[in-house]
Amino acid sequence: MSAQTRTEGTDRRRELLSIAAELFADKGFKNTTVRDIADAAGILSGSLYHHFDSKESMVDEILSSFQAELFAAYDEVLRSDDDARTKIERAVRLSFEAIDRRRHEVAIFQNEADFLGQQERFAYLAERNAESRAVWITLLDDGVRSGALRADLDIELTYRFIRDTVWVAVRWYRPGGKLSHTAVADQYLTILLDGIAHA
Amino acid sequence: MSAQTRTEGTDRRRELLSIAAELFADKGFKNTTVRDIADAAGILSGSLYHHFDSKESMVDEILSSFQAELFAAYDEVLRSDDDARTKIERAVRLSFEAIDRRRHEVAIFQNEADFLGQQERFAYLAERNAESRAVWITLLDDGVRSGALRADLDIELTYRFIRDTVWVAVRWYRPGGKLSHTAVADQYLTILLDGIAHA
DNA sequence: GTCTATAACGCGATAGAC
DNA sequence: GTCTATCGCGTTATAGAC
Repeated sequence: MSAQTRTEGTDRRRELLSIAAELFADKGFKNTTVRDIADAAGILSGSLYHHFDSKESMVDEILSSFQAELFAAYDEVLRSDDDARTKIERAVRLSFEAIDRRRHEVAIFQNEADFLGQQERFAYLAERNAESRAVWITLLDDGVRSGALRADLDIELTYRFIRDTVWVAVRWYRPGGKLSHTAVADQYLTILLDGIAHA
Repeated sequence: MSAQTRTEGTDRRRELLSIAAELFADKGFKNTTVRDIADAAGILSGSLYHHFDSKESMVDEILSSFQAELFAAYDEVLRSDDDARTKIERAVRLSFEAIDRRRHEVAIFQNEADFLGQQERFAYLAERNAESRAVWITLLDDGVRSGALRADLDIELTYRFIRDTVWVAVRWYRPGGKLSHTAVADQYLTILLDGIAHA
């Protein structure tokens, strides 16, 4: 019975975090009140503090667990023995998959990371950012060296282009809509790799 | 003297709006207090209300004047008799020029339009958005019809790709940095038109 | 685990003196 | 055009009953 209680407590926690994540993503962190979260959960604001220290610790838990998951996926691509172009394709697809499956978390990270990152508590956001940049620069360098990518690319600018392009899609992509995340990834990779001009 | 007073009043207004715009862009509208703005201007918060009705009317004035300027530029491109590809290139360059010259305004629009647009007062933001989409869809349709662009493009998705790609650069572009806005536009157009893959 | 009640504080905005 | 002083409200968070 104590095991069940522990499990239900964890489930409730996750449920509350999921509700909070949706609100943070839609209205912004600062713009979402603890009363908003409590209302959406069908409880009163004071009751939230039985589960969490503060509103800040809620967004902290949301972001850090998402980041851990995302970077495990990056690591798997990096460690694989695919060729350079395939790795790039996989890394792009991985992003759209994250947008599909964790869109609230992606949106919160996109919208709030810069501001939250100024606080010491959220310093890991900037660290993960640097880590992600390192992954992409490696992939792009390998791509140019192997001849898969054009030699005249500005690698830093190309990295920013890809990073911005894939993640900003979280603003309009909706799971269950007309386009699957794999279809969007296909189109984006086509444009990214071969351009929109007539060959 | 009354003319000079009027002019100075206008200048002071513009100066205060410029200070507010920087703060809104950096910290977000909701996250910026009237005391922040007053502090940065070297006055007390109450004094701001001699110039403006409310914090909301400040961001309103910032966004509406920027939008008017931007869409005048779009109109000029549309009305020109350049060919389809040139018009697309000009529209892209125009965006990077706006990021260079009005980055705070662009950032505020990117970050806050969705949220502010829900209020009736800011309904024009959604209207301008629809207008901008119409411009781009026209340009892309013309591009495909004239053979300048690939025929297999998903026009709607391509529009979103371009829109997101050009505007999101406001997150990292800094005027006076290593890259001029024209150099960034050159690189982005190269990738957009011809892709990153080795030909 | 949730509710009642409230403390402590920061916020946008106002009124009137200078 | 700015300052002093303050109001009224919404917000995060706490303490203790149930």
